[in-house]
Amino acid sequence: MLSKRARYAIKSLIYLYKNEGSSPVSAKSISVNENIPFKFLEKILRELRQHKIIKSERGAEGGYRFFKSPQTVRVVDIMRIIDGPIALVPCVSENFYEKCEECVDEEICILRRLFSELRDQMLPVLEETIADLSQK
Amino acid sequence: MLSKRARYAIKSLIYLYKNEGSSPVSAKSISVNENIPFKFLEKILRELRQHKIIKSERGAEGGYRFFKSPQTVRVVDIMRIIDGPIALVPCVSENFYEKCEECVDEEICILRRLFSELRDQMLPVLEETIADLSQK
DNA sequence: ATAAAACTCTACTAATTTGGTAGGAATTAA
DNA sequence: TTAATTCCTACCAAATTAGTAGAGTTTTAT
Repeated sequence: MLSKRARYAIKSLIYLYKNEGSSPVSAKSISVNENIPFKFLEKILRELRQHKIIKSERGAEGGYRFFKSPQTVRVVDIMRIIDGPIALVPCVSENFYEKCEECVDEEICILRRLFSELRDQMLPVLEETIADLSQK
Repeated sequence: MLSKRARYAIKSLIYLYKNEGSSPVSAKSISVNENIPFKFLEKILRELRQHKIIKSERGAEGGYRFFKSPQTVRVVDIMRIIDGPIALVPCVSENFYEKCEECVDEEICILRRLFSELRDQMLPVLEETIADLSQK
């Protein structure tokens, strides 16, 4: 399952996409309209900012905007930032690879083929961008 | 990510498939050969037995056998038993459906389409059986 | 009979992750 | 200067995960 943090992050970005205009979008308005606990949201937005997905403007009338274009930010990017690997076993993860500790022989580990096939099926779906997602 | 319990469960079943013969396979031998903590494994095997995936024979020379044929036990079945839903959001789960609490309007929840598409891509891969998986 | 090898069951525990909350400092527009 | 806003650190509670402990039950071989 996705964590709530990841769900909140994706929803926030969709909201941002739909509401970004001449002025940036405040955390408060995201919180209220998307029903996300304010303080929790702040932390999520910070993480997205630190990963250069969004940028912030401080002070009154401040808020958030996209840093990268929403046409290039993919759902998979957000999931990796917030929840970590997409793959279900670490030894087939592209971005978070780790040897499976208890695997006797990784070369012939029988789970690798299945779960790398699974990852290959998942990725294209998750490569949808925030912009595309918001419009459908 | 898969939980260790689920990884252990799948590996145990593959081991069982490869070693089941005239005599059943003991938890001890699975534990030693697959490098799984013995007492932890016992609990996992119990769950698989309670869900009629395997059956047990008690006493000396006892152990485990398949209850259902390994040609019919799918990876997805084990994952659901041990880890729960396959879908990444509860509102698109077939077997563990739940309304997403914070969703303002489920009908138009923008995440549903994406994650139900994802689930549809994942399922066929995970429908591979223990028998098939063991042979490739 | 009895000892050994196995499964069965309940209960507990430790570590990690998740989902937050609290409070204040810094910044900016009006 | 004040109100609105982000920024940052620290903390906390609940849930989940990954085990461990130990006593009990069943069966086989001797």
